Amino acid sequence: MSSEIGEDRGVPRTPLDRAPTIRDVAAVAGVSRAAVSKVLRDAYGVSPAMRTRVTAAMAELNYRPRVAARAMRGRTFTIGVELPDISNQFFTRILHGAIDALSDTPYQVVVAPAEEGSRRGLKAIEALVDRQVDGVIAVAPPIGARGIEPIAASTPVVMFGRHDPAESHDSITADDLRGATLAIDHLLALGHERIAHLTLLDITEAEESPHGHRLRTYGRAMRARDAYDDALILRSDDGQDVAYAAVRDALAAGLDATALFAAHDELAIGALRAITEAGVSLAVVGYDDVPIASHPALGLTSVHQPGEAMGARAAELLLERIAGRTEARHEVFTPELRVRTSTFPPT
Amino acid sequence: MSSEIGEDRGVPRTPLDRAPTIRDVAAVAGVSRAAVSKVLRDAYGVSPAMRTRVTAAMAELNYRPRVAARAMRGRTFTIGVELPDISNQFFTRILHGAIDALSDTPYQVVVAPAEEGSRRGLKAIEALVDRQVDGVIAVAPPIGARGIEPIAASTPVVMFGRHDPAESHDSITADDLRGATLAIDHLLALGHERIAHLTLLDITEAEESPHGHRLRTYGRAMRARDAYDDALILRSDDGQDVAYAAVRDALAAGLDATALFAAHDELAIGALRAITEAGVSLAVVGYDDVPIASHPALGLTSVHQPGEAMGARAAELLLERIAGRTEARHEVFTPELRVRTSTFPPT
DNA sequence: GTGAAAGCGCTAACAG
DNA sequence: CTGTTAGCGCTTTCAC
Repeated sequence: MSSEIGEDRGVPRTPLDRAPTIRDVAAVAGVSRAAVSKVLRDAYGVSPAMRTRVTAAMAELNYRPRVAARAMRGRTFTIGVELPDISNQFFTRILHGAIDALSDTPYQVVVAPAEEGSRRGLKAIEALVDRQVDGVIAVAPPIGARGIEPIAASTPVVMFGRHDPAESHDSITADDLRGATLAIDHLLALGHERIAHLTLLDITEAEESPHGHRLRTYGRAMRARDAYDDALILRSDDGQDVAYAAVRDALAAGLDATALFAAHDELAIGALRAITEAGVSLAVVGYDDVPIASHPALGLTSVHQPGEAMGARAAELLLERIAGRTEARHEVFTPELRVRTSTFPPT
Repeated sequence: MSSEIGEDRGVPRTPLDRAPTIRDVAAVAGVSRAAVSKVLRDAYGVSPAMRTRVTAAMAELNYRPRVAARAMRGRTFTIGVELPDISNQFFTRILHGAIDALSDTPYQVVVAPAEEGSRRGLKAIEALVDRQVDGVIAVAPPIGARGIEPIAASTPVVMFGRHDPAESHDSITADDLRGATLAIDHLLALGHERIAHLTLLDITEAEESPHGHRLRTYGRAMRARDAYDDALILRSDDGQDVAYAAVRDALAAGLDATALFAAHDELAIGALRAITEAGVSLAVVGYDDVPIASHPALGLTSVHQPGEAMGARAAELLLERIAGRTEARHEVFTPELRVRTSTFPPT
């Protein structure tokens, strides 16, 4: 194989017409490919002098290692984050937390947005794994701990939000039973008796997901007061616009409630739109405390979750796993009620 | 090299302890590796019978091609999207458009969030290129057409939002001069004379960026009326919270204006927070028309940009480039004013 | 310390 | 139509 590199080791003859490889760097620096690889990986056995020459050669050629080639043998230095809904500001907070935690490491974060459909998120997670990410942060995919097992067997995974017990992977959750209790108790304390709940489609009380726990808490609280009524449970897909439509229709159908506990803030904000338009009085409490919730124009009471801290911790757990830890860790954060009343005072 | 595959071609002896490769599929199906590769790539020269057997073998083994290995020779079937601010709902609209446009193709979208710093976005774009994405959608990175050139030379790039003339890559923009004119004329028509402008740090009128064009339009309009005043130009970093702080401080310092043209809706919403808190009367117009802008609680007048359509078109242009097109294309979309007045009527 | 060489899983050119 | 084979750029023994 002939090389474009000049015979005089240490000096390239012509500028390369292709991306430089480790071989070109080696030629320019006048060392072996293995030596370059060692400098690249900060491996044992490189003299300071060699390191300097190699580094200079890399800079001169503007060399960048090809991740695909590294992936064939080792790491990709990539952490994949699967997000169920990038429009939801709570999820972007998690992402920011993870990015911050990884900013001083060689790891790069890439995001795979979940597709629509029942096994939502699975395709995105698989796409990440196919691309050989070194670790995955999976944010509350409907496939639970069981569904992630085959993947976690070969790639470190941190499950975000799912409460399923898990052996194969770590998890980060906030206490959703507690958070939902805070929300409902707040409404009860204000004197509301008929409280509706707006949750997602297909959520069941049995489910070990954030929304499953919130719905279960709601169900228990209502039954405990003999106030449970199927008609008070509203459902919509994710997204402000569909939540709006669901509540608008419920209102038009004569929803008999004085308060609404929305399973997350996007739903709550959509609900507020319908409520404002209909001109009815319905106290709303949301969940997540997204940034806009505290805006004076909305004044949405919400259950705060420390998204950034949770995302950062997820990243840390992943790094530990990549470094070799094998026992599963499960960390639980504590939600807090943030009471606001400016625009839509709960009665 | 000994194989875990049984001697009887067509039947695997033991379950594999590693991820199956094309070789395992070939063994199970009783064909050559090349044949499997052909089925995989939908290449010419496969009999239906063979295709069936190979497909069955893939399903049986739960085979998934390794993208890194494919990347060494061909494509990764990955489109990388660099986003300057994932919390900004306008950017997520672009992303959704691109995802929709690619949903019926074998391409997977991954997002690289831009980091902080002056050459914001460059690192994310480079990370994408290092990972061998087949194409990049770069959303308004501060490095302009010039800065992206070395990258576009080897990877198809669609620049989003930048108005720089470009040979090396395609671009998608909306007419920001027109959009800004719509916003300012609206305010002028309402009788406002002292109009402030809230833009980002470091933006100049000369810049061929969305915010450069908006600032330039503002400057021209004000100068044309002899109403230009440096003190009316407010600046903040991206983000509702910092925009809030900037406007709060300006108000405290006695900002002498009756209206504010914010360079994008996130800034506008942050500004509204400060304005509401301060209890002053300041008409606000935003830009982008993010979903929350039309919420009755906000009623923010804004300049609409068709984000989904623009994102979808960006993806299409990229596919064309990947398919071989070489001439650069530049498409310009038209913004529209959306007037709203519910909560913060512009006087 | 350094260098030679094998091989990761796939594609594509080529020979049967 | 099917099979053989040569790499892609990198990491990682294993000699020197």
